[in-house]
Amino acid sequence: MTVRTRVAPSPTGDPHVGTAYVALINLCFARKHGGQFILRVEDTDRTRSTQQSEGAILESLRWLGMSWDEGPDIGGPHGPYRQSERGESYQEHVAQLLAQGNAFKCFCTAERLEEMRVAQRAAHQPPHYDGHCLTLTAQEVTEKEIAGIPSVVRLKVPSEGACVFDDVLRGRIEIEWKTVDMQVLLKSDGFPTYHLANVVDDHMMEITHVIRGEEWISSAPKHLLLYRYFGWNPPQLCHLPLLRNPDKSKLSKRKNPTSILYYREQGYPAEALLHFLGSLIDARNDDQALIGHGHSTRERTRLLLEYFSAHCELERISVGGPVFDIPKLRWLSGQWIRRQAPSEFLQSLDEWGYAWPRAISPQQREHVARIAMERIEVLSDFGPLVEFLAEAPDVSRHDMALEKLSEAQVHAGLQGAIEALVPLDGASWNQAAIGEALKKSAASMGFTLKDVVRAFYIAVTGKPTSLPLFDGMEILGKEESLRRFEIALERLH
RNA sequence: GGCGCCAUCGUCUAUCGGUUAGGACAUCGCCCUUUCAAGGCGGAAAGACGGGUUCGAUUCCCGUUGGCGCUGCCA
Repeated sequence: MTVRTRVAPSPTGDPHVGTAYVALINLCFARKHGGQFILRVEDTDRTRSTQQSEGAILESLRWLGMSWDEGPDIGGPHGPYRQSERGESYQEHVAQLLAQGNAFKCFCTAERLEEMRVAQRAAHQPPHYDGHCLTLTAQEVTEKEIAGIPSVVRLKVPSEGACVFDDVLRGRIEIEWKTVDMQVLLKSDGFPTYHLANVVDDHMMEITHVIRGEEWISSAPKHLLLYRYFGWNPPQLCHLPLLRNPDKSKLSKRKNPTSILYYREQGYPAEALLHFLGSLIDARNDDQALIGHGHSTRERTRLLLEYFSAHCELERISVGGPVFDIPKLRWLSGQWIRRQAPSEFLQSLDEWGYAWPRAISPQQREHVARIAMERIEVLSDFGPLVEFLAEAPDVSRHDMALEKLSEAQVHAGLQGAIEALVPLDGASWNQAAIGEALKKSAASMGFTLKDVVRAFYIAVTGKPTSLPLFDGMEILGKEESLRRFEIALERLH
C-alpha cells in the first residue's frame, strides 16, 4: 500500500505557520516512502471560509517550496479537493448513518442547547448533548420536518466502554465513550462538520496516515467511530505537538506573528523559515551545514526538502510542544542571507520587492550588498541601513557630542578630515585611501581615528553605528561626503 | 470542573539503564576591529518533586505538581 498523506487547512484566515509545519511533515513522510501528499481545503464553515484565504494558503506553501501531488489547483483522481464541492458525498454518507441507526436528527434550538450547557456547568457536569432528540420516533421526526423545523444530524455514541487506539507518537490512548459527545455531523445549513467531512474524505482519498495537530486527540474517538460505522479501515493516527508562544500557550496571533505572509513581508527568506520548521520536526535538521546550499530560493528550498525527506521518521518527532522561537528564526534568516554570494543576495532583494533609491547606481549595488548583507538578519533591515546613501541626515549639534573629546576637538577633527580629504583626487576616492587619509589626519592632531570616528559616522550617516564609514563615503562620492562633513561642521557653530 | 497529552540549560534539543549530561539560539566575557555587525575563542546555564524496579536511573513503572489541549451547528 502506498503511503498517502494530506494537509487539510481551513481557509478562514491568514496562512498559519502551524499549517506549514504540519504540511512539511506530511510532505516529507510521503516523499520518504515514495507516496503521495495531498492538499485538501476544508471550507465547510461557510461563514468564515474565503477564496482569498485559500489562495494565500496555497501561495504561502508554494513560497516555502512545497508542492502536492493532488489538490484543488491541480486536481487529481480523488477530486474535488475542496470540501464545499463534495456535498453529495457527505449527504449520501449521512443518509447511510441515519439508515443504519448510527446517527439521529436533532431539532434542538441554539437557545435550548445553551441553556442546557449552562445548567450542566452549574451542576459541575461536563457539557454534553443530553440526548433530547435521541428518543424521537420516526413519526415525530417526520412531523417536525414537515413543520419546517431546522435540524442537524448527530452521531450516536456508545454509552459504555472505551475507545482504544494507537498513536504513532504517543502509543496507546484510551478514552471512555461516556466522555465523547454526540457530535453534530451535518449542520442545519446542509454542510458537514469537520468530523464527518474529514473521515469521509480521508477514506475516499485513500489517506493512509493522518498526521495532524495534537488538538485533535480528543475527537479521535468520534472519527474512529465513524470508520467503524462505515465499515472502513481507519488510517494510522499521528498527533503532532502544537507550536507554542513563548509563554507555552498554543501559538496564537494575539501573542505572536503566525502568518506566513508576515514572515515573507519582513524579508525572512523562505529557506530560513523552512529550515526552522524542519529543525522543529527533527533535531538532525537543525544543522548549520545545510545553510547556503543552492543558488536560488527555489533550489535552496528544494534541497532542504530533499534532505528533510530523506531521513523523515515520525517516531523521531519529539512530543513536547516547541516554542516558536523568533530569535532563533532571525538568526537562521541572517545565516541564509549571509551565505549567499552578493549577486544572489541582490537577486533575493529583488524578488522580495526591494526598490532601490535612485541615488544608488546599479554599478554600486554589489558593493552596497557586500557590506550590508552581513549586518542584516531579515531583508527589511536592509532599507534603513542603506538609507543614508540616498538621503543626507539632518544632524544637530547635540548629536555630535562625544564622550572622549571636547566640542573643540570634534570641530578640529572634522576640519582636519576635510583638509585631508580634499587633496584626494577623484580616481583615488576609494575606501582604502579614505581610511588612510582620515587615520593620518587624526594622528596629526594627537588622537586616534577611533576617538573621533563616531562624529564622522554621525556626520555622514546620521547615526553612531552604520555601514563601514570608508565604504559608505566611497559610495557617496567625494563631493557628497565632503558636503556632509561641512554641514556637520556648521552645526557645531 | 471533566477527559486527554506532555515534562533535560531561558529556548530548540541529543542521550534510546552506566556520559565530566553533548550541541544550537539567546545571554555574558575576550580577541579581531573605523562604528555596528559578521567571524574566532571562552564562561555561566538543565534532568520538576516523591516513591518504586535495578548492582546502577535523565532514561522503565506509579503518584504529585506544573504546562498545554479538548470540552461549538469552528476547524
